[in-house]
Amino acid sequence: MEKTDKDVVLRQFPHLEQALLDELLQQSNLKKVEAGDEVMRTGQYIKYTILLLSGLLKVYREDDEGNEFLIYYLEPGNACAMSMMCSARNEQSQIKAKAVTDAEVILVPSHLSELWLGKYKTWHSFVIASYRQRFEELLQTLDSIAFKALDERLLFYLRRHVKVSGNEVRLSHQQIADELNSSREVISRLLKKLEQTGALTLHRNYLEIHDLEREFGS
Amino acid sequence: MEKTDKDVVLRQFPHLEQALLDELLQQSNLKKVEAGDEVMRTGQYIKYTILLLSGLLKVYREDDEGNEFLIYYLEPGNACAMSMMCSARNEQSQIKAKAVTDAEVILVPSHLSELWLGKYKTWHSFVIASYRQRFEELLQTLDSIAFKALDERLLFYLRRHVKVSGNEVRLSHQQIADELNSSREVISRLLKKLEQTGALTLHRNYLEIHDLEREFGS
DNA sequence: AACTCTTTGTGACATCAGTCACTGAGGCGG
DNA sequence: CCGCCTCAGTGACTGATGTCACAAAGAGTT
Repeated sequence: MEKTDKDVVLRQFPHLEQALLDELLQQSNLKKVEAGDEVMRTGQYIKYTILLLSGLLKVYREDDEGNEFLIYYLEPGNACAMSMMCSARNEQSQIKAKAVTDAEVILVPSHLSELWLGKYKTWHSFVIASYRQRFEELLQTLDSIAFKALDERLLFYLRRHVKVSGNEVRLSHQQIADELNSSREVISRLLKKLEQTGALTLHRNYLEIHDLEREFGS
Repeated sequence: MEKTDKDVVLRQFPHLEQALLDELLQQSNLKKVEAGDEVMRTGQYIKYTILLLSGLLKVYREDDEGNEFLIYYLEPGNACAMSMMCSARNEQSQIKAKAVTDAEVILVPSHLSELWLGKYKTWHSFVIASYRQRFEELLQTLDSIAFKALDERLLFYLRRHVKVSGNEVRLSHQQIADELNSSREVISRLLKKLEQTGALTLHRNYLEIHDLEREFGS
């Protein structure tokens, strides 16, 4: 890696100890990906742990028929817990990660990641913390699917999207439908309802979010 | 703990190093619970990591209205990943664990569990492995809810149940419905359909499973 | 302007799942 | 045997969601 990248790494992962950062900089690959690129594909063998330096990634689950839905977002400073787990077991990825914006990732070869668990206390804490955080998000996602009707799931989805990318939601209805594993028409209707309550304004190719926190009565 | 318990512990957790087992035996509580007891309640503050010595536990997610559904089973030798995570952050439990059969658990106080992560390599590996395993099961559960209709979810549920407790599924339709967050009538109808295909036989208060692996065409 | 592509809106309809109301079957205690 | 309880079966209905068909609107291209 080059010198300028070094600063970026240091800024995003301040909790990692110096010796580890040095090794990270020497032994790992920095990779730039463009918006829309797939960082990880379903069925691929994962040989790296993925650390996100900049940009935004979406992590999906995908089934046999190509249906998908969003599990969570990864922001800079996050590690992809799934890649850690798959790479550790040398297993096929059961998920898919896609760059929402242009992004930079660090690919840490699995054997190093495993080695570091014993070698660097801060790495090991980081891995545990990542697992915990992702576990919780996964549980929340599970909740929303298991207990909530589609209208609430849509709210949950939009809130999460707003949290990572602001009040302009630059998605078509079709994209939203895909990520909720629903259909466009249904999403269109629900969005229209939300517009009527004043929660957002519909535009072509994007939504303008005003307020998603209110309770939207029947 | 007493001497006889010691053997049980050693047998269930052969991967843990001796020094750790010694400390485990000295500092932790062995607790016996009866079938039906709640080992962990939603909203409770978790101060222990739970290790299962014998018996079978069910781990549920529960929402505000008391709806619940099954996330996974814990078998002897397993740790409850949720309890690890909650106790680590001193957070309220977002889940519920119930004993299916009489069971014995070891309660490891959180501060010890955290301490051991640094102190014992085998503990730390064990914790990581537990997270990974649970993560995968959680993903499978998520899949079944997100992509599958109720009939397939029922199959998924029954298969899992058979795996941990054999071909006699001693559950009422109501109980199954609860764990799938559905309703009794619907489950009854689906079970009847499965009976007609020869997959199982219905009895009062239990099901006799013959073969759940076939594809059951429309 | 005419064309074309994508996105969004909308009504009609089908299906799955949940709910309600009721029946009947099995088991248990008096 | 009778009453009572839980569990299971069933038909009718409802509502949410998905599907189909088609219309309309926006935006870029020629």
